[in-house]
Amino acid sequence: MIEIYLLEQLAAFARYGTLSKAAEELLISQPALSRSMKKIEEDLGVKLFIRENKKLLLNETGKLAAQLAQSQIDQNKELVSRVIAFDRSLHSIHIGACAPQPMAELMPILQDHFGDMTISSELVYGEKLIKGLKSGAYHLGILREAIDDKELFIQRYMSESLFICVPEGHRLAKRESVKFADLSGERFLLYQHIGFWKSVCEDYMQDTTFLIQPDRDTFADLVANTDYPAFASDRIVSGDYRMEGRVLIPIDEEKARYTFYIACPIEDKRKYAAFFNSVRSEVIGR
Amino acid sequence: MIEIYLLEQLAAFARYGTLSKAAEELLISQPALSRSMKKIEEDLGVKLFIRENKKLLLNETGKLAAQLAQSQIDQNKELVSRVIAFDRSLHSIHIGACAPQPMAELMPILQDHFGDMTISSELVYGEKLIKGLKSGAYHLGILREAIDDKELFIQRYMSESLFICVPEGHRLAKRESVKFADLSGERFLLYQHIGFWKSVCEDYMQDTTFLIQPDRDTFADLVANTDYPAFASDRIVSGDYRMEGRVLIPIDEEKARYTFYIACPIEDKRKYAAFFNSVRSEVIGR
DNA sequence: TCGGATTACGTGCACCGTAATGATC
DNA sequence: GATCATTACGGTGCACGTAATCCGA
Repeated sequence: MIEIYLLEQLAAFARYGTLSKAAEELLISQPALSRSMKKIEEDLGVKLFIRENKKLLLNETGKLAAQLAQSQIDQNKELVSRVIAFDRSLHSIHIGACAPQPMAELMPILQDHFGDMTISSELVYGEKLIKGLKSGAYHLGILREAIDDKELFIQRYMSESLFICVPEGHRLAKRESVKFADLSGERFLLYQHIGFWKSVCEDYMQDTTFLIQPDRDTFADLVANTDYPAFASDRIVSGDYRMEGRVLIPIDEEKARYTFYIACPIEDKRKYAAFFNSVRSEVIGR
Repeated sequence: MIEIYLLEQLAAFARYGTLSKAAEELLISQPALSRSMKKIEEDLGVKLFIRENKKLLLNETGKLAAQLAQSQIDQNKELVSRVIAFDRSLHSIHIGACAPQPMAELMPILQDHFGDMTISSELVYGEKLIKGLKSGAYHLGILREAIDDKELFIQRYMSESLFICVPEGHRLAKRESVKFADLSGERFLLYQHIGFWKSVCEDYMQDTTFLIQPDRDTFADLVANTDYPAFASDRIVSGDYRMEGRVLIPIDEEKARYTFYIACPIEDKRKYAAFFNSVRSEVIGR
């Protein structure tokens, strides 16, 4: 058995060609490296170098050894990263959410239940979310429909309705409610990371132009300082949300209101039972 | 990077289940192993064990780590053996010979030329020998025919003729020479390791029974102490070979005389040039 | 009381760095 | 003189063993 540090030194010598250069890269002294190379030969019981004219060169066996050493080093590094990744996976919950708002509201409950774990989320919807839940890519999911699937446990969570948010002087500002068709020809500010709502916009408001903003701050700035209309939701409005100089108008469309469901692989149902119960009571309690 | 000795200790603990047992197997003390396990956790920055009731158990991450450790150990061992095997291959000449006698006579010349190398030989003939020469399985070959092959360099070497060796009282003892047919019905002692000669016996003396001897000493003993006929060759007879109470009679058949050739892959021709020249002059010199 | 894990403590060796030497360009 | 490998020598960190302690069956 040859220790890794020796293999690393051999591989470094093979890469850099001279002891001096390799020693410098390895942050050890030249004599130390010289001795290590002797030790490897000793340990293997095989000549690895051609020593001539005070030059040190790898012979054919040495080249093979250096190559195998490098692959051993790579595998050692992979061992470390795999173990760490596995450990992390045991201490994290990754959630696939179809929209940001229900995810944001779930966060405090998750932290209550899994305070010692890392909670991360990803905006994803449709088939990719379902597959990810089944494959384990997501531990939990926030769906926008109660699909019937034997592999998944699903529970009703909350609803969200879409509003428009227009300046007081806007042509629609006095309306009680609007339809998608009313927005034709308008130019709407749209924050990019809104999950499936983006597809709703694209599918049902094809005659509306969207000014897509990838940056959250820029988006907020534009809403505050321009007259472009934008969207909002009842989950934000219902709080103490207020916006100077703008009015909120509900969208009267079936596709502007969604009920969300939380889901997990059926085999994890027990593991998350307490959490699911908390969600039920908290949401009912509103 | 985790040193191999730590991985080995982890794998041993995983195998034996307790520190005490594993330490005993590893020939180190229990406290040393205890510390090493702590160090691995420290180095990886990850919990690998469940410590409860003074028992030490691997957790899921630990089981993964131990498994990966074992595979790393296996690969380290393979590295060592591959390097050693490669080195040996550089310092050895392996010869595929179709018969033992020409091989034996080649040995002194080989040792003259390649004194620092390990010379080994294997009895093999026909297609397997040709393929082995081309694939590098044999560095040199002793063939019984001068095949025409662009990949091989071939040079005439020596000839050998088959004799029978019968007791003075044998029915054939007074003959000048014999034919294969004369041996019909006889029971011949036959040493097993005679290369292609075995196939000659089987192909051209189908009515002769062969008492095949896998052991050299037993064979010699039987020749010396029984009246069974056996074979001999002019290469042995020509020396000061004598056998009490037996006579040697040449076999007058085309298939009882072969000319041997030595061969190597064409790309090695230069490497063995001096040796090939020695063979030519020595054999001519006889 | 025994078997097994951990803690405490002292030790030796293996690896290291500095310095000097040898050797080639 | 510059560069590079090796040898010599002295230091030190680290993994080890012994001994003691703790804990549960």
